[in-house]
Amino acid sequence: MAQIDPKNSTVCVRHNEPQCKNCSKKSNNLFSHLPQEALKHIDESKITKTYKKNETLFLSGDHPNGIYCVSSGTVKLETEGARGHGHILRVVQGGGVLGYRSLFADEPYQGTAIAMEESTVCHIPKTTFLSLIKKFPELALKILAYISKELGAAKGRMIKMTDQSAIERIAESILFLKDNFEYEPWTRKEISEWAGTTPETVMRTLANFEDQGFIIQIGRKIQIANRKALLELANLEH
Amino acid sequence: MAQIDPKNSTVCVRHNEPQCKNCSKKSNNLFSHLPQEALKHIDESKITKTYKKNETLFLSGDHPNGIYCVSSGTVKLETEGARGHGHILRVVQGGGVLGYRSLFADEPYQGTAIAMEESTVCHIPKTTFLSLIKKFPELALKILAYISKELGAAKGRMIKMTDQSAIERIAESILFLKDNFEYEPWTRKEISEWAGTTPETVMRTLANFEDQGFIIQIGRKIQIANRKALLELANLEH
DNA sequence: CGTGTTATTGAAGTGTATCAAATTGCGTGG
DNA sequence: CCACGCAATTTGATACACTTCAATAACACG
Repeated sequence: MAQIDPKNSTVCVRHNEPQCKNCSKKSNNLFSHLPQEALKHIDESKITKTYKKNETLFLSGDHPNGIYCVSSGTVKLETEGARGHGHILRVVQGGGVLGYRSLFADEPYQGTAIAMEESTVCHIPKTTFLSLIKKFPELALKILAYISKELGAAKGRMIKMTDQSAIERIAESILFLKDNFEYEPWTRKEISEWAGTTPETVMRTLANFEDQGFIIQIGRKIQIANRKALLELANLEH
Repeated sequence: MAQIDPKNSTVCVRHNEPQCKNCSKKSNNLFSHLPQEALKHIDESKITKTYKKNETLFLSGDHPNGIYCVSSGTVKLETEGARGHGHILRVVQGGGVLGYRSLFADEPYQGTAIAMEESTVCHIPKTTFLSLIKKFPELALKILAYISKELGAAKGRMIKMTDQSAIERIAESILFLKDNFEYEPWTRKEISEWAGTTPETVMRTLANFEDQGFIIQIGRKIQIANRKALLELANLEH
């Protein structure tokens, strides 16, 4: 049953492809309250692919024709600012969705989606997704809640980008990234792209944190040693 | 017929209060494709108030129990960063809605809504609004499009806050504010709160723009004299 | 095993915030 | 309608946090 398309560098659907009912059990999944028949409907129309590390799901500027649902692995959504600085907008793991904002806004993708590790991702066609929303108003409300929370977070981040110092943003970033993606080996560059600063500043700040006993660096790994101090820094402090 | 409630500094409902069918004709209004009966349903359950200049509709931290729809006037949504710096998150005029994000996310308001001039605003109860969404899936999709565009704009602004210089953000800000709210007498402070900088930097930058012939300042008013130059600055430039 | 990316350290420059003080202008109340 | 008071504007001086550029070292990946 497994088909390999040599022109496309992705591994195609296998006979044991992920089923929506499994993803729907994951916490905070959009589809968790849909009836079985609806999940089966998605199963039938979706396309599942496994992406290798650093492979892209879609590019900034592409036009959406469906949404992506991450079954396993980790996918980051990143974009490039005017001066060539990268920015990580979101990081999505199992059960999370991707690409819905552009779909609803009817705009091209704002960022490029890249698998940070081998990841299996389902693509649900636009027509299937929209008809589900029309059929199940609770789904619409759930998506609205999902997007609304993300909008709140985006506005909060925006304010922090101007109000907080680089040190504060870095403190908050390593806490956030460690808390939500514990086993992800974040590079200094990626931390800077999340915190909105440069790798050099991250470097020096981390060294500074280590001197103060806030963290322990083992090679490239970071261990939180004094969460309270970092939290204080992140929330405010001179 | 006009009633004044001395305890509440707002002018209360008049017999000629605004009707939804009028607002629905305004461009980009959320309710523009709803049937007449639905609009009448909103008319019956909404509460209309006229706010004086600088009066607040709701405070940051308040809990939403409906959405606000601006009938006339201008309302700004602002918030205060950790270090006391104000930020203007949105500006809403006739036909626009306010407070829906917090409602859907089930979170307290993220900002304080303030009338920038005498403004008439309708408040639609949560129950009415949610039942409408469940009844009219197209409304849900329209709101999704609305929020999605706002989310895109918020992310874009976030990136610009870190990537662009203060000069570039100010150039972009005065273009945006002039284009969208031509007759609003923006103060230097408000411009700084939109651009994410300080009033002093706005001052000096505007003086600089005037020296270069990009704008003309007449008292506190700003006239765009060289749109192209400002656009170039805003989009990129060293 | 090589090659390109990431990490690391150093030095230098500067864009902006910050603080202070004077002036103007607007809104409010008398 | 005028006068008052407070907020916004304006200008100057200062400081420093951060970016930028550069060059080497260490690592990861094919």
